[in-house]
Amino acid sequence: MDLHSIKVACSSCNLRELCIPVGLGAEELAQLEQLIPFRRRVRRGGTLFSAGDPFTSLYAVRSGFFKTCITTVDGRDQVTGFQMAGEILGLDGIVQDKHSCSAVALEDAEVCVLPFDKLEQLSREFSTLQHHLHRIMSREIVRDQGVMLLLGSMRAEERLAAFLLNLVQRLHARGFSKTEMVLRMTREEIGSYLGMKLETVSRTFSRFQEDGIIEVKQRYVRILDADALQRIVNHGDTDA
Amino acid sequence: MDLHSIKVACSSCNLRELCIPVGLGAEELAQLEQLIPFRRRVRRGGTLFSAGDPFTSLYAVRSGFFKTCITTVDGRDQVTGFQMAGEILGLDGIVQDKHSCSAVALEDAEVCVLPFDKLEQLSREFSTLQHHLHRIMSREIVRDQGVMLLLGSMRAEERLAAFLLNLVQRLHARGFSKTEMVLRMTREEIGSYLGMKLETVSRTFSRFQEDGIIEVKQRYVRILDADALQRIVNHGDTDA
DNA sequence: CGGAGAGTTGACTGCCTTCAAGGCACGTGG
DNA sequence: CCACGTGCCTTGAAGGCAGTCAACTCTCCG
Repeated sequence: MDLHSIKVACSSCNLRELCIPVGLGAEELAQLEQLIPFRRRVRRGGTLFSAGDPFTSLYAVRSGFFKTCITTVDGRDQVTGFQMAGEILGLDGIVQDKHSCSAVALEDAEVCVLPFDKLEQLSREFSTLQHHLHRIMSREIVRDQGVMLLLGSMRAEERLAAFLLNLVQRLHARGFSKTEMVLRMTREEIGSYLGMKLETVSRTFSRFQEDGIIEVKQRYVRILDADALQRIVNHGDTDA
Repeated sequence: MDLHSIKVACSSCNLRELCIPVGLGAEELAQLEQLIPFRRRVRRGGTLFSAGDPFTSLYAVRSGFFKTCITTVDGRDQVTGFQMAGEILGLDGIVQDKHSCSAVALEDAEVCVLPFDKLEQLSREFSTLQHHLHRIMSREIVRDQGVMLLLGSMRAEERLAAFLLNLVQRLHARGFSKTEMVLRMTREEIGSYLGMKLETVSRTFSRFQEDGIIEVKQRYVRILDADALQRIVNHGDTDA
């Protein structure tokens, strides 16, 4: 394991508006900083945790990019999400004291380790933190339900359009461009997340490009007509 | 609203092994009972809460059967889950202080109302309750990820087989038959949940019946060969 | 008895998958 | 510096699974 014993200062972290600290007071923040013993680096391709690993901590992504995926006994495999800076990993592990999915870094990454027992202890003292933790878990539930909607009732074009808009919006909230991005994941991983085959992902990218909605070159994507993408999501009305 | 002011005794509830009380001590249980002000009845077809309603409470199903569904602005609609006795509704509402989905009773139902602020307050006092609440939220996240796997990587037969096994297993845990059940939802609702059309649901039921795996008559379903169903889930190896 | 909602079944269409071949980008080593 | 290998991506052709449209049946209940 690749650990740092450097103490992390949430109060001076540039992610404090996106991460756990949102809305916490000064004293709570100070306490929160106490409980974070270290950061952990994960190299590209490395796993932060694997399905079955004992659950001890939540992880806040500080930098880098992750995917989470589940594998079934019969070899079925599915990406359940992509996580970027400020997002929380590991909530799946609480219920059974072991992780039910694996978290893999898609690029070199760094996470803050939040020992869960200490987080619970602290959230018994500070109701703001407690409520915040509950909100984070609830947000994950709502997010998952959105994915269920996407997988259950959208067609390929709609899924990919929704995916691109979601990704660029999250990147924008982190100070990146509203229209350009470099994808960290392969077509296959996108397909796994969206419930389609990599060829279909590729073809759909090409169709969007033909229609002048986006510009694609391998991992690079530029959104030329965000409204058109949004219209595609909103019931596949492809007319301009 | 159809309310009871009758106090509920968790300690004498026949669902205590399935519901919130699991694993709580006597004192915690006593406190928990204090916070439940009333039960609420919902008639078949009635809504416990609708998307957009202010969030105040979680609900523990005491009797009856619910579906939760989300509706998008463009009219897309999807069932995100079915809930039976002992299961918790409303976790989606925490993050935005309003519900993001609607809960509809599929048969006359009764729920215990758990005001969330009081639940948080109590869980600051009792770490067992606190951890239990976290487990319930984590369980929901893991459940949703299972549905994502189903929707993203299974074919129609596999989805329905997984659905039937899941349903009968949950009913069995509540003392019902391991092989027989009466569905509370329509083909359309099953289809919406499983990401398929009602005709496909119906056809798949018929095929299972032809294959001697189940017996179906409208809402009544009897599982004749649970192993065959399990094999279908495990990668569609339809051979016996 | 009649109407309405729910479910079944058939025929046809179409979207996505499958299978296959080829192209592009990048890193390594001669 | 360029050849070569590898992983990733693109594109084409053909086929299958589920969707669509439509007709009919069943069940329940007023």
